[in-house]
Amino acid sequence: MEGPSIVIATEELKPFEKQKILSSNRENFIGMRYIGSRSWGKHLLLTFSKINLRIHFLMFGSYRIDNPRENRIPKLELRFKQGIVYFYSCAIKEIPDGFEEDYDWTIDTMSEEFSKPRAKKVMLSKPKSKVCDLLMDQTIFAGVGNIIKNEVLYLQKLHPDTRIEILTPKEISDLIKVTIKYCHQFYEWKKMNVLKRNWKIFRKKKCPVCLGPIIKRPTGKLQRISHFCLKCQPLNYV
DNA sequence: TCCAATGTTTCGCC
DNA sequence: GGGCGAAACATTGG
Repeated sequence: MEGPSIVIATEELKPFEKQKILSSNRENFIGMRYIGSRSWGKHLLLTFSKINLRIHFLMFGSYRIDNPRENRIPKLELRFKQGIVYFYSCAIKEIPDGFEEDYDWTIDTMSEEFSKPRAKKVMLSKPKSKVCDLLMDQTIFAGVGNIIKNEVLYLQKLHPDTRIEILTPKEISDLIKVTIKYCHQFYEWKKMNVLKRNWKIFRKKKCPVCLGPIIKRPTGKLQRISHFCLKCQPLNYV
């Protein structure tokens, strides 16, 4: 689950704010109140009256409200007066009061505080790194996942293996700008249930522009799968 | 039916 | 101590 989806989760949990937990599969939550949530990158940060949680959905995690998954045991289940929230296959960690101070909000791609100059500075300090790795770097672009990476590189006509050192400062600024814009676009599309139909390259077979084949292979240090069109995203150097 | 994959952390080795 | 790769974890849509 990528950053924009976590923002949507915080919104879907809004109706339960200030509500008391009537029952839970975790005894200690019973009787507590859910205070609210916020997101940082791919972290869903939940505040309760006596505890704070960080939920990370990793690759397979999900949450449901009111309609549980069949034959699945939730990692956490919270029943309120007007609904039940279920969290599946996620990493749940308790975090201390005042955790907000531990998070750098200028790194969170969905935050208004995101600092493009900071991202640029960090990228320029890693000239040998490849764009595919830096876009996925959660200490630069918290919340960007593999879908956003692929779509942004396609929009910018950048080959995933492009090294930072061959980009002009303007190209780096544009890459950052488009990444942040796409994160918000992803959020809008997901809310409207039209996200998948708007993918241009991710899990596609043909390039929507030149109709050429889309290459699908692991790239960079991270070796995460990249989808790209060699004709539209050429690698212009060795 | 099989298997890659919207991801991160930890561990051991050099 | 840093960097790296492997492994662990865990699920399901295509």
